Amino acid sequence: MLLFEKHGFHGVSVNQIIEDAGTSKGGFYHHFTSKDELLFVIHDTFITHVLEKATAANKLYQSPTKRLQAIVKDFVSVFDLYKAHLSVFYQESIYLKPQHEVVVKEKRHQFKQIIKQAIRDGKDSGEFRETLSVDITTMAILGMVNWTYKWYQKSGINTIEEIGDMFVDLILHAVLKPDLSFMNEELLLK
Amino acid sequence: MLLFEKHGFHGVSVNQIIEDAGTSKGGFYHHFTSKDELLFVIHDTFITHVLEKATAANKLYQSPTKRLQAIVKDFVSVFDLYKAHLSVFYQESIYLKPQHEVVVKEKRHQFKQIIKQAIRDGKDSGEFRETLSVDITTMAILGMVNWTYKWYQKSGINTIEEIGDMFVDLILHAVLKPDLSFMNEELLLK
DNA sequence: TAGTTGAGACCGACTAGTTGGTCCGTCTTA
DNA sequence: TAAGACGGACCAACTAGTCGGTCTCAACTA
Repeated sequence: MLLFEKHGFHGVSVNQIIEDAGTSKGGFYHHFTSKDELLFVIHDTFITHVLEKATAANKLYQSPTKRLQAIVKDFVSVFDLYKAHLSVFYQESIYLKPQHEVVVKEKRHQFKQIIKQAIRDGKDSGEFRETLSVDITTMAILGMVNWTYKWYQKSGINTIEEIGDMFVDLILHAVLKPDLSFMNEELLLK
Repeated sequence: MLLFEKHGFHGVSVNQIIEDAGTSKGGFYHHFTSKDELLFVIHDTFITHVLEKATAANKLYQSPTKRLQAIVKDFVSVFDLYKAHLSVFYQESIYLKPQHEVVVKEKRHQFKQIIKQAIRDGKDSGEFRETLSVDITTMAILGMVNWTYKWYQKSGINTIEEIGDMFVDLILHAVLKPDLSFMNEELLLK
């Protein structure tokens, strides 16, 4: 699993996988029908977990601001648990077989929709600025958060919790109406 | 070149490359010592171009706000020209050979420093909020902008120019002191 | 001007090595 | 005792890379 993070899915052969896992060719192909299926399993366990978290956060809060904050913080928290899955998820998804791809794509789409809806609701309720494009803002937030997998290290200066708080601070400053930000002071930094 | 974007560097064999390029094995290996060198060339032409643009923008503007705006807009503009390079650059850099990796890493580092410096200067000059972490803010901006390669399509609703403007709008709202944003109205949306 | 030459551009059959995947046998456990 | 978990020798397919050869064309001669 750690091998994938370092060398990528294509950089690790099935022989290396079984050696690292202390099993055999037969054992591997007893559990997976192909290497591609392993790729899918990695994708699916990750996105399923993320989607569940986001759905829960989505139901818990009414306010779009708090919802957005909770979604981002929940998502960022998976970086500690699923570091290796993340690399695979973002780098190797082009190698998914079509039948697997549709499943992953659908769940990924749902996750995106949850964020989109939060932005849309925020605009409708008057909390967020009206000039925001729902689509671009969503992708900007996703990008900012997703990209973390490229540089985040558990042993780094900031904990993932701190990073999450700073992200929320940046995002809320970017989307909230300036004159309304005092209402959400507890979500902003300092 | 378009093949890489769709199938990834490992998903395209040398045979496919030469077929697509209308050349031969001999021809290919006359120009490149290995497939790895091609990978490096793609990386290098891209990052060199980006770095030059950023360095130019950096020198042109004194104000950190305008500098940041120019760097982001310049960077985003390469998405139209270097779409395929981008996918390779972000997805396949783990497969670079060590001697190539150091070269790319160094240039990438320089680019990051330029953004970092702009954030730092912005804080020092009092234009940007003091609670900002220079490192995290830099990575947040980079992430937001870099991620664009995953979803941007030339045929999409928004042009890359429009997307760049929205990014700048989001970023400036996120980093500028709220009471000072009226000074940069021409850089914000609407 | 016509002929010669030679260096670099390019070709493609070939190879050695590696890959994902198979298949039959054995071991474990209920 | 039998069904599923696992082992590992084996294989066909494909991979990046090689190498002796041909082609092209500019520079040089006579």
